[in-house]
Amino acid sequence: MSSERKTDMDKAYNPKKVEEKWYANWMEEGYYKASTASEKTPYTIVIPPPNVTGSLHIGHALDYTIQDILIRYKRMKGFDALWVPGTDHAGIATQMVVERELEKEGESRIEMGRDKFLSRVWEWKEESGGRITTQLRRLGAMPDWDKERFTMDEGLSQAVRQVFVELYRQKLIYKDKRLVNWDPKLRTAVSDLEVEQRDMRGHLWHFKYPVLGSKGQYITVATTRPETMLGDTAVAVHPEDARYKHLVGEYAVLPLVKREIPIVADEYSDPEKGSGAVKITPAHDFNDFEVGLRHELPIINIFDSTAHLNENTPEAYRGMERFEARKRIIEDMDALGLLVTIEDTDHTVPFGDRSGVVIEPWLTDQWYVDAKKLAVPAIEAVEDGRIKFVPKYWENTYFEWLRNIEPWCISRQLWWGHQIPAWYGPGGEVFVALSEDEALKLAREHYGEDVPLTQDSDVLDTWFSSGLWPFSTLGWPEMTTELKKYYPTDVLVTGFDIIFFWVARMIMQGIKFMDDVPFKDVYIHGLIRDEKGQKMSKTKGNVIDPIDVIEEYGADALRFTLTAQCTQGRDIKLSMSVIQGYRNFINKLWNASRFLIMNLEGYNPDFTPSVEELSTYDKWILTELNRTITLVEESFEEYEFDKAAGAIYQFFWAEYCDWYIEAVKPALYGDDAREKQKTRHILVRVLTSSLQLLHPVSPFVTEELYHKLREFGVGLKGVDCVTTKSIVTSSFPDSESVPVFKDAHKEFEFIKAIVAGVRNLRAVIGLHPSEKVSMTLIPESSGIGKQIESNRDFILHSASLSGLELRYKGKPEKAVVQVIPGVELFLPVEGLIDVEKESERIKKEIGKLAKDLERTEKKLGSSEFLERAPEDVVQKERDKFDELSFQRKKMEDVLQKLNELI
RNA sequence: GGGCGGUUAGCUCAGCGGGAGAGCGCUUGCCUUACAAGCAAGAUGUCACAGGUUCAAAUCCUGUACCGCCCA
Repeated sequence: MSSERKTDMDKAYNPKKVEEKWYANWMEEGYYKASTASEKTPYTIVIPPPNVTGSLHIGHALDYTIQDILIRYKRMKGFDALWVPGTDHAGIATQMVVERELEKEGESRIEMGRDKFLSRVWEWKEESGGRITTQLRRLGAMPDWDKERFTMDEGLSQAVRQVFVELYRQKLIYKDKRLVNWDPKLRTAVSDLEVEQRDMRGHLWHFKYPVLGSKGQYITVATTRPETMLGDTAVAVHPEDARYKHLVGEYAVLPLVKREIPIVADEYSDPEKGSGAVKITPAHDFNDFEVGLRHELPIINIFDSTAHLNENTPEAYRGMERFEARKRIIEDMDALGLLVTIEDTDHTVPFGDRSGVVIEPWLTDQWYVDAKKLAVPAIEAVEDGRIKFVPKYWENTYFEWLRNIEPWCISRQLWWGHQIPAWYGPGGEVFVALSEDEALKLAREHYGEDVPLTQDSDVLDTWFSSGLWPFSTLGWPEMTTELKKYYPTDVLVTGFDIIFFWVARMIMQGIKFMDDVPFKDVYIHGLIRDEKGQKMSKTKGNVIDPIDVIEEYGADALRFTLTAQCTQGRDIKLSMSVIQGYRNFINKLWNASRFLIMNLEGYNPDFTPSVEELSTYDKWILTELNRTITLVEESFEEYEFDKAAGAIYQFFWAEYCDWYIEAVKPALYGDDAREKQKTRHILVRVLTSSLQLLHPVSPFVTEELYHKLREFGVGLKGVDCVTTKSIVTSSFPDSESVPVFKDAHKEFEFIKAIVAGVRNLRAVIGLHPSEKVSMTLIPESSGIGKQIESNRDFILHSASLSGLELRYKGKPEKAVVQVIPGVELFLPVEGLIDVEKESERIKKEIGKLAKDLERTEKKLGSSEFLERAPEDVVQKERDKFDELSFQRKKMEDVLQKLNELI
């Protein structure tokens, strides 16, 4: 039986063997569930819904790991922890994916028609849309799968319609004809946020436009977009510009088109730039549009929806693509002698972030949200602290954007999405309603008879629906028990890149429709970059695929790495070697547990040692555990994930493994049964607490190890104080229940220093690790001697000594010496000492001591320091002085002795 | 142009008023029966620069340089 158990554990941790098993078990047991029936305090997170077309990338892995940590931690702390999962329908992206599929089959969306196309998209969604949520399981993320939502669910669609109608009735949504960012590849409007401004090297073409009725007189304009001249309806000059003053009010004749266009004075024109005169194309430039409005200029659209020149341009150019047209126009202007010069220039060019093509400002009818009005309470919520950003400085970004917010264009010329609940009657009369029936009713009232209606063919921006996510997922517009219990949610965890897109909009909509903020904290984490600090991208080939990492190192190692690297306000530079390092930590955990299990035969779970039985190092490790629990807890609460991971790592490896387990080995191998029992108790207690501390970060290995321990009767209590079957439902370690022993802690730190000192001396003389020698120690006082005496066995074992002599007088000859505060260590040397080498080493140590001592002396010599510095600081400095002086004096004695030998 | 962040060991980063730290890497020695994915010992820094505040500055303030991001 016992040999079976021992061989049960592999020499190295193998994540593949356990991850799938435990995830399935958790699902079966339903640990992921939150419940409105629970009396526990709710703790809620809604997932930032990933794109339904997406697959898990490393950024998701970070985002979801953090949320999973918080949820698992809070569950262990006794909260009714709810994490709502789901995906969004990603209008453009999804439509593109399906259209590409159709293309391969030689079909097209247009030929299929809307209904057929949409059922095809749904088909695709059912088949392939679940990929990312499957991958989430691989990561160990455990949201409440029973509550999974999709932005196109019936319920969420109802929420979208409700919000649209409500905002429309309050005149916060309206239809308007304005210039929009038009994507000529996707043939839809996109919002400002979906446009990427890229700095480009380009040209300024200087064109001469003849002035009407003045032979040979020209006005020169400069432009970066020559093709738009076909839509020019004015030339603008600065009102103060002396060069052009006389031309204001005159007309220019637009070359190639022969249109007569006015020369107007407008401050928009910058006399310093180009020629000082600008061509005005109100239909294809946002600034020109404004100028056009001021001067009541005609707006001539020259592009069709694919940015080819339309019927409003001279026949020679019609049907041309915009960049081809640019070339032709430059040639033609040159041929006419109207091209003055070409200047190099830096400018920014708008690109569609999805299509990658140049965005065309285009005049269309679109639906807008009056974001300015909704922004006001959203700004207040952060100003007055109802919502807190972590790190705080992101609030500036949030304020900056909301205070300068533009109307939000929400209509998209797509088929996949929430079709706008607006119907048009004869004469274009619009009826906005929750359903077609309702719209028909409104129409009947308006017309006095039944009329046929046509629904607006556009759909809403995907962010419009994800803006409702924190309450639509909980059942709104129904006032469900979920909604009542879990709204507002506790924290939103996301990257800074969607503060505008999403965070701000959720806050606006949440306050508007729930009359309360959607979440209390917004935790913004950094971006994951490659090891050189570059953004990961497929084209660069520097992508780290989390699934690959999980395959190779396990989900726990990946999660621990992301957690340990997750410092506030900084991007994460990730490399495989770092992941490997943390994989080693997981393995260390495995092996320490393996060691324990190998020595657990006969463990009595009901045994509890008395305080009197505890050794110095028992007390020391408990004290450290207490400190670590507090630190981990505080770190999780403050979203300082790197600190939590670091505290666990340090405690487990450098304290529990390196010192405590080593200290305890003689007892385990000895034959004092009660001593063994006591040791096993502390070993188990500290190990299980460590597993629990780590569980939110690395759920699989900790669960696996807990179950291994359970075979020996080890049991953890749940929040209900009943022994749990799973670490998932165990109660997070409570620092209050772990005693602190200050004196014992200090004592053991001193003993550790002795051991380190001895090991150092062994290395100095190149003693083989297996070679045991006897040593002499000279303590400063008998009190210190007593401390050493009571830890004799530990020192002998840890420093591989065969004997330990304590002396108060007379120093051994022929020995190498080390001085630590309170004690001198003498390691005898067989044969001759290399005097020169040894005195070099001593001199170096004295040098270090002298440097520290000098600084301390200087401080203590300053009356200002003594007067103004707090008492404890002064005292600390005095203690330091004594300590350093002692060490230096002893080392100097040693040096003098050495010199006498020469 | 406006705003934000960064600059600490070879690399990645903690520390943010009182003795310069960790992980990885490096050097040396060890297959010591939990772990070589390990153990032990070690080396390594004008804390970007210049001023200032303070008894005391990597840490606070001001400015400069460089890197990165966001907005226009």
